[in-house]
Amino acid sequence: MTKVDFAIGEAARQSGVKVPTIRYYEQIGLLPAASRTEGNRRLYDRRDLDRLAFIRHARELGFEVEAIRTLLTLQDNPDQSCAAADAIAKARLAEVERRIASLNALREELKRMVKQCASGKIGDCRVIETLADTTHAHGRLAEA
Amino acid sequence: MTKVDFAIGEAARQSGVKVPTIRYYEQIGLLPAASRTEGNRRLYDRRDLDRLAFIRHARELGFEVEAIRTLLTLQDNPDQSCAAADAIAKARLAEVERRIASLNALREELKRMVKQCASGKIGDCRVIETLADTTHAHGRLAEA
DNA sequence: CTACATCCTCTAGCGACTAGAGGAGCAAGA
DNA sequence: TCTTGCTCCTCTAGTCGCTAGAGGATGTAG
Repeated sequence: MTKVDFAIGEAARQSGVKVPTIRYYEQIGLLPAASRTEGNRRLYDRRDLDRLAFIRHARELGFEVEAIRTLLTLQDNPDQSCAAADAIAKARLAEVERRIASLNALREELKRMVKQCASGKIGDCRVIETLADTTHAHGRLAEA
Repeated sequence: MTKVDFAIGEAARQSGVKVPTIRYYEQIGLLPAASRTEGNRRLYDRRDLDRLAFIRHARELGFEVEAIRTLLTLQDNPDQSCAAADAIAKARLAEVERRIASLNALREELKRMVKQCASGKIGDCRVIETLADTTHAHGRLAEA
């Protein structure tokens, strides 16, 4: 086996994860501590790149770091049941669907606001009026 | 005019904004510094409650604090054009629509993952495999 | 007078990074 | 060999919008 190693910058380029983020992942134990050169620079091999790609993809799908930590542990133990992985993915799916529903409601209200704005004076502005409208139930805050 | 004042706890109950959050809003200048009793307790009147409700509603719609600061300034100057308010609302709408599109894509991928999972061993798990799949372009990370 | 609720200020923590300071290592050209 | 300029190192602090907790003052009901 030819052991091919990369510097952190090259690993970042290949994986699409930024250099400081890679160091951060090492710090929080998502990535094993990289081996080092004599000059104290981190070295990465293909397995590390695979792991980074895994993490990046999972982050893109919105999995939290703790969920990814579990998924990585599962990946490292291929003989276990994948029920746990399935549960994590299902929970994430449910979360995404809740977010979509919530954002669709926001979208409708924003559309109404914007549509009714006559772009005149603030005093008559529907955007401001809608926000000032106190006839709203106390709901939960929408993230992002 | 009977000037009716509330303690912070009552203001929180009426506005649906938590006590520490009200203090936080004062600290960052979103709310004017409340008047105080002799015993140094904050006092709120109806105008403050209106302002709090405005902020809460705007936060529910996902406006950032800086945007709300601008919207509040606009509200305080009813003679200005509401073009700025309109622009802020439109930007937020566009953002929400981008998020929805992005979440819909995530939803599809998660659904595929979950559907293909045979709930057997990790070694054959589609969830893990999908995440490990390196044939992905480098896209942007999805928040939340 | 004694509980107890509510209030005060201040500091630190959350998640997942990101930015910047201040310095060391390293490869290539003059 | 020297120097330029890039990459790398560690460490600390900042981002956003709160939230939690410590430690103490004030207010109110029985």
